[in-house]
Amino acid sequence: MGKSMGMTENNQAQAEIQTGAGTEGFDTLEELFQIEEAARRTGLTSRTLRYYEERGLVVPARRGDSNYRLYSEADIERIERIKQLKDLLAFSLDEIGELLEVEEQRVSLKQAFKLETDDAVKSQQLRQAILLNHRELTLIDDKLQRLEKLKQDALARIDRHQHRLTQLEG
Amino acid sequence: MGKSMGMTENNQAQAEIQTGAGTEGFDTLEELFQIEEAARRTGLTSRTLRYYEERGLVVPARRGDSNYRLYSEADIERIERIKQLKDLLAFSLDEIGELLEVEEQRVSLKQAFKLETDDAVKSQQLRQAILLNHRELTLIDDKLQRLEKLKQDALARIDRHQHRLTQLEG
DNA sequence: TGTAACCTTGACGTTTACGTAATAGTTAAG
DNA sequence: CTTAACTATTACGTAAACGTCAAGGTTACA
Repeated sequence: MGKSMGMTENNQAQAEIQTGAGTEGFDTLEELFQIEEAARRTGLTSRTLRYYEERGLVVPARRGDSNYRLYSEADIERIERIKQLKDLLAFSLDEIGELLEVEEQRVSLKQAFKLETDDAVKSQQLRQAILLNHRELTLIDDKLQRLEKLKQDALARIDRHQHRLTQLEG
Repeated sequence: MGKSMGMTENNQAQAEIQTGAGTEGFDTLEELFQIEEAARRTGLTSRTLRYYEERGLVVPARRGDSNYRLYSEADIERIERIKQLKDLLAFSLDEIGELLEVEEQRVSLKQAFKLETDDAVKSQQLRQAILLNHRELTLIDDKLQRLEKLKQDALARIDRHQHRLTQLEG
């Protein structure tokens, strides 16, 4: 039946070696996944992934020689993030795009941070990153509070009924 | 300019007198609102309200002699509930319909409860109502927990940055 | 070498949740 | 009685978020 499962063949995966690798070894030789595999891992469909790319939400790390889309682990994580934000926060893809843009800024900030030597600049970058995170947090917190109120309402109703019940049964 | 504001004219509002009124007077002579007024009160559009009726989500209390839709306070509350569930929980109108159906059951249970004289039956009804509320609560709680996790993630990131910042600045 | 199972880019279809007329009846005010 | 401002139903339009072919290239395996 054609290609066997778990095959990560033509992914020679020589991701451009990042100048200045992390502490735990080289981050080269990253695993890459074709679209169906990426879809499987995220619980979405390939169509959806192509649509997200079309919308500019998730552009796969690179294309193979055959022009196949190749998604990195980071891409997968990003897709899962989109799912979360969509399911949990009732955001439109546009809104999610804005939020992810914020995260993207955070990531590039992180990169710039590594290369930066001037402590004053580094501090400023960190401050910026913290600001972005706070903005995200505010959005989440807002939803949380309103949800909490809904919960309290439901709890109150349960309490009232429970009370009547004990009155009835003694 | 035609009709002046605040007019609640042709609403003779003789709501079918409920056999067995509440404790604080007659609940007859309920206020009723035309569609634009209902829309204004809920922050939606008349089109949306008609659409909700079409979907079977909110059927106005009754129609006037002119066939105008007349919404009751209860209708307004229901509409606001729909808004909440839609905005906060990212539910589709279908899902909201199910949830509201649950609430409806609760309400009719409440009615039946008033008319019921057999204590055993009343107890059973209360138990049923509590069950319904719990089901609703579970849905909300589920969302809450996932949202909490999102929040913790954001908080963790902030902490990490904050830590680096203090390290840098001493 | 064939064929199954992937992948590509269109492109049209569909559902949801309304917006936006068009046409016509109703009501309050002057 | 006219007119302005509501209302009704019907119906076509739309943006978002995909589903679903169609026509063709690619890859792994027998």
